[in-house]
Amino acid sequence: MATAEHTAAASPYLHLFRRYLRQQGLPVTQQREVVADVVFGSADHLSVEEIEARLKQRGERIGKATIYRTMEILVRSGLVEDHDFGDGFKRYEHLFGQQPVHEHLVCTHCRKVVEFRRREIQRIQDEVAREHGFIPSRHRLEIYGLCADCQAAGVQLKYEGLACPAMAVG
Amino acid sequence: MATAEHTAAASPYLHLFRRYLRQQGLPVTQQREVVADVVFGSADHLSVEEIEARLKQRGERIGKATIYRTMEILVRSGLVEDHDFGDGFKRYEHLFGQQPVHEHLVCTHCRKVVEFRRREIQRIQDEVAREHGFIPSRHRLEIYGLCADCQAAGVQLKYEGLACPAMAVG
DNA sequence: CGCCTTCCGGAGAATGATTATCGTTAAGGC
DNA sequence: GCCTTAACGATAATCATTCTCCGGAAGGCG
Repeated sequence: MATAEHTAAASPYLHLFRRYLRQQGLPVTQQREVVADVVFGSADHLSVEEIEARLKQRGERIGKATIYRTMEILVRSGLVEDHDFGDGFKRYEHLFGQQPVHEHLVCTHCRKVVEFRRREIQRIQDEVAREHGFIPSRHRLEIYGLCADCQAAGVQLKYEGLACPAMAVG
Repeated sequence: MATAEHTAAASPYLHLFRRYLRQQGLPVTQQREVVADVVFGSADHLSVEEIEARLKQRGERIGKATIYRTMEILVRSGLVEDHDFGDGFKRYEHLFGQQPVHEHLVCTHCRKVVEFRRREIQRIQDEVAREHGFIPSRHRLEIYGLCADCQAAGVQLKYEGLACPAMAVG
């Protein structure tokens, strides 16, 4: 049952990656295709660790270094975006199937990530950049909080800082 | 000549940190005070490396581990915020002297950081969180681009990705 | 068809930021 | 001042990520 699943599961977007590789004069190798296919085939925000695990599930044994190298190319191609949600490692997501520009809502307890879109953010990016003489290239908005599931499970947000430090100094 | 310089440079906000330490039952040590004073005394977004360098300039020789431990406490206290602007390490800034809530504009070339405030961001945070059933705690908005100085210096933003990957898939 | 050059892939070492360990030493309460 | 406790500092450990090096596949060419 596990004959050549990586071809069976081929994402319809794989050809974009192949095009990019050729365009850049880079070899289209099997490893690069499989790694890209795993990323394209998931709606999650995957860590390298998780990508490696999914590759193993498919019976593919690809070195971590190759995964990192491929992710670098994927990000450069614009097909994939990397994120640091404060976990101590990066997460990757492809940019198909949802709004090309979107922001993230991260649960501070279970680390779940929800995407959302606010068109005004793009406008704010451009306005702020212009006001400061910057040429904007991209932005990153993350909202952290406690998700509904964690609330239902009784998790409490605890604030152990000063009551209102900013206020204290006028 | 280097008798007690750390007291000479004492920031007017240091007492807030002392208050926090006492409130938490943590000892108010000389090292913690000096580290906090360095951070409170700078308007920059300092890395641990830079904090260490400034301590050395003052003639203070404090171990990196202690700096990390103190930064952790400072962040927990709410007096300091940490950031990851994609440099591969964290940067810290105190929350005095400017808007308590503010966002960052980062130059992708020279890594300069400019702060700005948009009151609507706070509103968006609360609205989005409510829509998704989250209890919001904080957010993080970073806009990346090329600053005016780098533009004047002739630096070009180069995009080496696909022309419009998102468009290519509808 | 074999040779040569190039560069990928894989394994493991190296790096760099951050965190843990452990003996020594300073804080804070009495 | 004494005592308990926990911080400090140096160093080792950790963890994600990058580099190194070598065998090997891909493509050009006589």
